[in-house]
Amino acid sequence: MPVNLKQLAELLGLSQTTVSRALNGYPEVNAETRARVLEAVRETGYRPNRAAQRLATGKAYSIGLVMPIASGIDSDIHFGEFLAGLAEEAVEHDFHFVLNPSAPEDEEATFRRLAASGNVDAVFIAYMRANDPRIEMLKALSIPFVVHGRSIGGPRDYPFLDVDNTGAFYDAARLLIQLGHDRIALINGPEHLTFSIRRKKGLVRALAEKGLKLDDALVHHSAMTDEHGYRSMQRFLKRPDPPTAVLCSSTVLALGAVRAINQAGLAIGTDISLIAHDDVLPMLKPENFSVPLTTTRSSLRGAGARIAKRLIGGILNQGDYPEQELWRAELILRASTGPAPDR
Amino acid sequence: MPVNLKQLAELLGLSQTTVSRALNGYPEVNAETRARVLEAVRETGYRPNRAAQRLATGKAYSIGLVMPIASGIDSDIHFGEFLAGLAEEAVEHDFHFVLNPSAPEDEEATFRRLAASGNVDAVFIAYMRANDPRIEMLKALSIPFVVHGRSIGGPRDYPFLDVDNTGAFYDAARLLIQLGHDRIALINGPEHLTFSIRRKKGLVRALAEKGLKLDDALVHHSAMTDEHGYRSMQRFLKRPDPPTAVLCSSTVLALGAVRAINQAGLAIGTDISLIAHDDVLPMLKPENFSVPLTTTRSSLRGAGARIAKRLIGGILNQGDYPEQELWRAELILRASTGPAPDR
DNA sequence: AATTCCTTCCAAAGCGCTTTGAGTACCTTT
DNA sequence: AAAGGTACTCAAAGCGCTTTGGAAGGAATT
Repeated sequence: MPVNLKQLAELLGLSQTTVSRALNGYPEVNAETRARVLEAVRETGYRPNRAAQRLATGKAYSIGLVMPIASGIDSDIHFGEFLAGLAEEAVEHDFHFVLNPSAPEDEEATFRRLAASGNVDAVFIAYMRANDPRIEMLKALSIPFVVHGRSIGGPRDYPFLDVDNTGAFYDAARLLIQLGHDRIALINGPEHLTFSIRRKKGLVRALAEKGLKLDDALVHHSAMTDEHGYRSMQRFLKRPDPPTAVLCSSTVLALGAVRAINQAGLAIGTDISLIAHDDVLPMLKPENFSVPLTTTRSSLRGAGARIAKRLIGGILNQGDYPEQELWRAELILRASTGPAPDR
Repeated sequence: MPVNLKQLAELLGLSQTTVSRALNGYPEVNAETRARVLEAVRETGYRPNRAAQRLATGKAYSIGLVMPIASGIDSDIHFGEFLAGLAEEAVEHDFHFVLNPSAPEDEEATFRRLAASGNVDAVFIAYMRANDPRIEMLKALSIPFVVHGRSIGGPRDYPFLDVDNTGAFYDAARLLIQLGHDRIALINGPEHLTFSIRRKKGLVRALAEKGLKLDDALVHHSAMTDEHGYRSMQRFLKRPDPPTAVLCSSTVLALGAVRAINQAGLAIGTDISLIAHDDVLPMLKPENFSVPLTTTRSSLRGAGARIAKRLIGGILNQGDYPEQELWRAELILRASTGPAPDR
């Protein structure tokens, strides 16, 4: 039987007010009193009743999640991993989720309902597209939110956490170019998603710096499955002028690509170089590939946890977080990259 | 500005009690009065405040989800699909989720914390193993739950929803046997999960009925990815006595298997027959395969929605649901099955 | 000594719902 | 006509927290 505030206050010989204030960090409480309160909390295992807090404060202590159910996105491995990060952090702070599966065409209605219901204090969105309308929607509904990724075009002043995808693939491409590669292929994610757009841009930029141009035939867009990686790579290798290096937008894609390369009898790291973006999926570690993969690394789960932190911090008005974060991916050298082969 | 109960009662010239009772289906309310109340609700758009209900009733109106984060399970496509079903139903009833990512070794502690927190009224679990200890744990904690799947061994009286996996694969195998196949391979899910165990059992039983024995070399267990399907099939086809038919535990596995078959220059439905279990993943429809797949079908999303319904019904004491449900999978004939080839 | 101002604490009023314990009016039964 | 049901409705007491509007006591200022 858990103790409540009243009992705790009685135990301490204080009023509920004082105890509540001590716990919530109000200044008008003697430091010593506060220490006593905290001590009592530890002893009794007191935990404030969330339902009562919700009622008293009007806060929901919940965050809304609009799960996209569109092909190429839904039920995606990467989504699950991100979700785990979000949840890890949320559980820590005793926050709930409201999961809203929604087809793209219902998104606006879903947001509207969510905002009106008062069931959530903030919302999280991802899988940004160019000129993504959701940012404006959420602003109009004036419900706090954080996006994972960034739009391209549209408003610029909104809270996001993104990986510097352009930079990551620029760095990766630059490395390949330095190694003498000039025909670099790209196995990318879905074409309409901004992270794909930016990764391609990074590659283009690195090539341009050396006066090279990206051959559009060497770029494939698809959902990030092993199967698509395999097919893309196969098609690249069948060309009369196959690439000597390839960038993959995910280790999942790389898995397929590697298979196609092996099957073609080519050696990774010598005949052909490969760099993949590593989301740090526990199931698929680049160091465990038969030839360990050079990667640009940025933890998806970490991003999930961070976004939860920001969302929760915002709701509780505690902690001070930047409104926009651009995480730099690390470029980690392993054995899958090497000098371009002679022609 | 949403109306609350007090305002609604005033509007109607009734007391809050009466309105509340009218809404919650208590018998001691005049039918006409109740109709008036419902009409007013419709007009004003009144929605009871969940926080207040939580406080007053002591219910959390939330369900706990312990997300397994073990390899071969976590971030799995099938999990996302199931989750979408759960969420669809939950959102309808304004229920929240508490997502708890947890490694298997922490599961007990996670359950305990969840039960003690009072943050959830019920819990959902899945990915049942043989003699799964979680059933006993949840019973001991006396927190309501529904499991997706069934254990093997251990207590038998617990609430579950499962697909008749034995029956499904028995039916599938029987069809193949009737078509003259006697060497049937199985590309199965992870070995320790009960659905895999039961599917194998279904195959064994069908074979046994005709005096046939399952060749253990023709059974592979793995995480249900396209890649694993491909490799398994490849290995089967390399054998001196390859199977003439194969059962796949998921259309995802089938995707890889089909690829291996095509690559070997074999024709599906004539040289080799294939039946897959279809979880009705929106991304992967068996009718869209180059040769449409014969399948045993049972919607994962549907199961998710059903379990949410039962969980919620149990919490609200409304609706009457069986405590144990065994869904029969449909066997749907398409072009991937045909008579066994002559030797 | 009287006044003002902090600091520290408190009593009590909500937040919006459910539920208990009556109360009223109208029928039946004796 | 009194007693007992029945059908309907209500006032008020919580649920456990936050927060408002003081109040008590001591220190600092006049």
